[in-house]
Amino acid sequence: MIKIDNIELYLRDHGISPSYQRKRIFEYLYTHDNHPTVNQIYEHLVPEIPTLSKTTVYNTLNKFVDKGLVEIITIDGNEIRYDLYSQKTHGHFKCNQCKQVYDVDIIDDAFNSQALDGFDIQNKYFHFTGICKSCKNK
Amino acid sequence: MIKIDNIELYLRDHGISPSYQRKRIFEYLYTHDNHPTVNQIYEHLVPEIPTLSKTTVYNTLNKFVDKGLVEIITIDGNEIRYDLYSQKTHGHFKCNQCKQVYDVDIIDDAFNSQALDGFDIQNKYFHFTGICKSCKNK
DNA sequence: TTCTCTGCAAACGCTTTGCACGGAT
DNA sequence: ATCCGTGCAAAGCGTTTGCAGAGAA
Repeated sequence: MIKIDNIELYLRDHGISPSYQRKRIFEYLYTHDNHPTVNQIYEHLVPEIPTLSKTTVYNTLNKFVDKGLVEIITIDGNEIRYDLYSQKTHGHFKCNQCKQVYDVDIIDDAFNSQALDGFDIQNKYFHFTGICKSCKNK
Repeated sequence: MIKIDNIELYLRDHGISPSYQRKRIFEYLYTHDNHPTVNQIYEHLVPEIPTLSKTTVYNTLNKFVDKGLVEIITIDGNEIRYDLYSQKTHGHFKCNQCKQVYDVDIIDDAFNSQALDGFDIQNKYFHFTGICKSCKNK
């Protein structure tokens, strides 16, 4: 997990001019680890930024992805979620009950499958579904 | 990889009445290991079944998924692909160049991450992207 | 001024739904 | 006669595009 002191500077350093909307959207991603959908971000911010449009959320997230700040996660089909980019290989667990998405540490070495000899691997995605600890204990 | 002698019987055994379209769609999945999209199946079959509609391809695949014969793969967002259900844990590699999807053997044990202690895992998905061996050697 | 960002409205593409016809039982 | 599968047409939904106005540089 990256630590960022100043979002404005951080965006600027990555070639993104830090408009109010962009800062707030980035801040949302930085302060939540829920791997949100566009809609979740939009619904969270609209009460405070009534003029916000989903177009802006889409535009902003696409820009973040372009600049490598954010990556797209697709666990189920159809549902696109966003996550701050992390150097560290990790996976995601989605609870079928509460729908929440958790980060999962992955021991990267475990995956040098001989089946992939000769392939250039650029990205690895590990997704799990099931019932999370807190739903199970209810 | 399952071996099926008689598709008609196989479908019937799984509670699916074996119409001509359903047999042909299943046959496509069985004889190709390309993890096709709806469109790929449709385009392949339309020349031989000119009256075929995409609705039927969708309906049929959804039925196959319901009955557990087929599973959905989503590597990239937006793009839904279909794969014959296999008991064996495996992953998928998608080549960013030729767009083909390959099966990857996975050593299942390697993934009992302690980070998932207390979680009930129902499904595991392993996805890789990059450049495949044959594109690399061109 | 010029360039960029926002956000409305419309377009787009994939998937699902409604429905009527035809075939199977 | 009833039930089920097909496939056209339309609806639905998430995402992208076109564009004009506002704001920043």
